Amino acid sequence: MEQDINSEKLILNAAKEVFLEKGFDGARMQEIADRAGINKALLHYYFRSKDNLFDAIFKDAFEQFLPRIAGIMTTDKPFFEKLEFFIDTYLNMLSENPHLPVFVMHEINRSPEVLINIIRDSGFNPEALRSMIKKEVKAGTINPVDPVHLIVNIIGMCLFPYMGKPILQGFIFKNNAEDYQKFLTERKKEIKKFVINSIRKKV
Amino acid sequence: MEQDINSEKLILNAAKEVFLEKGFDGARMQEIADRAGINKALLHYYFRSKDNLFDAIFKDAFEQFLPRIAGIMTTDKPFFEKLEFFIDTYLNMLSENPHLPVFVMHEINRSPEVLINIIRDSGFNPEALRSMIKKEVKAGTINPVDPVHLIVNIIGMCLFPYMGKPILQGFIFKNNAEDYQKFLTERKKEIKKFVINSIRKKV
DNA sequence: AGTTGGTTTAACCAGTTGGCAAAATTAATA
DNA sequence: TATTAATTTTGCCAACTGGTTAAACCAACT
Repeated sequence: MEQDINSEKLILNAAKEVFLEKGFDGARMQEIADRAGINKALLHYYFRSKDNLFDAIFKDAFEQFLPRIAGIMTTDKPFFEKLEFFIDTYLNMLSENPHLPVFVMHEINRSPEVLINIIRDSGFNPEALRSMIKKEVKAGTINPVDPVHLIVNIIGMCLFPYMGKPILQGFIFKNNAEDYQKFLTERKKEIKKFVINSIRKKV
Repeated sequence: MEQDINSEKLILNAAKEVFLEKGFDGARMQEIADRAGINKALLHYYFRSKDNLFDAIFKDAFEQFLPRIAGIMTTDKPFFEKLEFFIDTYLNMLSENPHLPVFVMHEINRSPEVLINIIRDSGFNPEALRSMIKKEVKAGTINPVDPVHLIVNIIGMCLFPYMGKPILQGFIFKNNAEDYQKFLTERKKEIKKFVINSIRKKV
């Protein structure tokens, strides 16, 4: 069986839930303890302070937030396949963690210096993406574009549907949750179509 | 002269600053009072509670956050001009209120029901945008696109550069504030180019 | 059974924070 | 000037919250 659930993991799971929902300032140690089904003092036994616990969650969340590009870059698949894989992967991650973007950006905004230090060595290398796109421009696969702008365009189009869920669902879809969900599933092909239409070189 | 600064306005200005920076949970009534240069009790004299004060700020912020489309729609300018004007206007607003998007989305996320009620009648009509885009598709000006996806694409590309400032400045631009600023100014033409490239009908 | 070490809990504390009541000050009106 | 009303401040409090301490519990080993 070994259903010997370990307390540290219980705490981390509950803490991630609460912090992502409420943010650091809105989160309560008591609520984290309750959701983990343990005593509040145990939080301080495993993690010394609220800040410590938060840092663990934030570091983890931020690494999840950064696009995982290493795996895609190394393959020798054609560029547009890489692009589609990138969009698929990122949207899947967001579907599983819809609160992630707002959480990361709100917290990093609250105290940039401190949090930037926590994530300094997150092993994200934008230079690789940059040079890949430049190569494709040179090869004539795609129109000349600034790589950074292209990346920001794509990320922006992926993030907003999730970050703006209450706004979109409430204003555009008249509180119809199904319509919103359908919209999310359409997103994959829509973003791909939109991007490829924009950058693919016409003959 | 009439520099008879009225206290209510002083409070509202300070409150907007603090709430946008720290969010509801992170904001302190004392700090708002300090920034307004008045006594804390005066906050409760003009606005009964922290919630009341926040609601006033949030309602205002949300209306600012929604794209102002009424003025654009009524003109008889060609579609692409309207589009460019829309992007210019929205990016200008964001330059003046860079904290707005994260603030609105974090707070609306914290308690959707309550805040949705506050902004119920904000006079934003997505249907007008929708039908305008449909008309252009029918007229053959642009490729067939789902209007909602197009709008979400554009808004997403506008928002992310501002919401992700610390991330972009820290990771992409190696903490070079000038490079980030230059990037922001480039955004206008880059978004326009990207969108128009994607949807303009080729002959 | 007794001992030892790690784990969990109950009880409590000190600092903070939103909010209030009453006094004090200023402005307006008679 | 006297009086009334509006605005501002001082001083305070009750509730909440992160954190601590000491006791209780529990498994493993002797």
